[in-house]
Amino acid sequence: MSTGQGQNGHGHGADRAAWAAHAEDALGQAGHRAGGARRAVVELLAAEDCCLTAQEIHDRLRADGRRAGLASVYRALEVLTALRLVHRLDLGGASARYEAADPSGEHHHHVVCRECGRVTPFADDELEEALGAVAERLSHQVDEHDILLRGRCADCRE
Amino acid sequence: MSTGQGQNGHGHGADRAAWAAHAEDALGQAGHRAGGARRAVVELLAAEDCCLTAQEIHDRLRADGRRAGLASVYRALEVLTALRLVHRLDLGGASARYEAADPSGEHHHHVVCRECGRVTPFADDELEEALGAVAERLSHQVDEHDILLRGRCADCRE
DNA sequence: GTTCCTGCAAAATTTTTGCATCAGT
DNA sequence: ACTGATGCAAAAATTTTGCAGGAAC
Repeated sequence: MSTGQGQNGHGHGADRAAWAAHAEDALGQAGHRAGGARRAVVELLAAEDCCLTAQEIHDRLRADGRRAGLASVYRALEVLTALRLVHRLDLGGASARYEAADPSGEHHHHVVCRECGRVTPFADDELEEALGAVAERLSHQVDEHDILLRGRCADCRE
Repeated sequence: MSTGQGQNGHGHGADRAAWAAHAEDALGQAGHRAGGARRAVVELLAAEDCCLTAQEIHDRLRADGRRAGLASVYRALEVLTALRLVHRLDLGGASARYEAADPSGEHHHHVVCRECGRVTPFADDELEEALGAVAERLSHQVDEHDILLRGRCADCRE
């Protein structure tokens, strides 16, 4: 088959723990201090399979007992995104979504159900190849891409 | 070559005029009346090559002497998007962008310069093929897709 | 001890909605 | 005439910023 992750975007637990460590490390290298709110965001994103909104992150942290101000969540995401440790996506909803960005470059894309709004990750090597070829022929120095598919999911099609 | 539109997304003038007529028609069929603001939005989008924000549409209409309230622009875009006459995209900026959607399904995608923010359209048939293949193997009934590339444009790379 | 981080509240933006009025059919 | 479309202003929702206090180094 053509994908390294199958149809869902689950990373192995080990990868995610590694990502968290890598992120903490990169933050340190970039001259940032280790505060509680940012660490909480990193740990939450490490534990999460797919993208979350800032509000969702905030809510889950509260639910987990760690509380972090929503502004701090936004600030943490801003720094993490700038360092390319986190990927920010706009799936057309009201809020932006964020997910851990694997330093190896391995990544997935998303299908959004037009009816229920559910977001499902997928990966496909041939698609990546085609994207690479396109990037070649453009005059831009392309270093990132987002693919977003829309349609009705199996459940909503019944 | 692999694209029907080359590297830029210019439609021929005739296509665009046809789109405007088609849109007016579809609006009528959907039971909408022909008001001034909505017609102005349709005509502006028909004349435009690539995506615009609601605010940009509003500003250009003012500049052209046709004035339409910003709320009416949003409402027009909402209706047009629901009828699939206009495509709404989130390129990561603060505002959503809108562009005419060709009923033939012919469409283009976008590269955004990380530095200057300029949006450039492109099209690629092999990419479309790969996307079609992905859509096949997913359990979703995919009916739309957006591709967004990011990187530095030739000008910003100098 | 200095400087960054955090949280709260206020502000800035973008988009939506209420309502009175105008225009299209 | 009836009903949808429009414009303005107000509201809602999301994200950013100012500032005082606390934490990290």
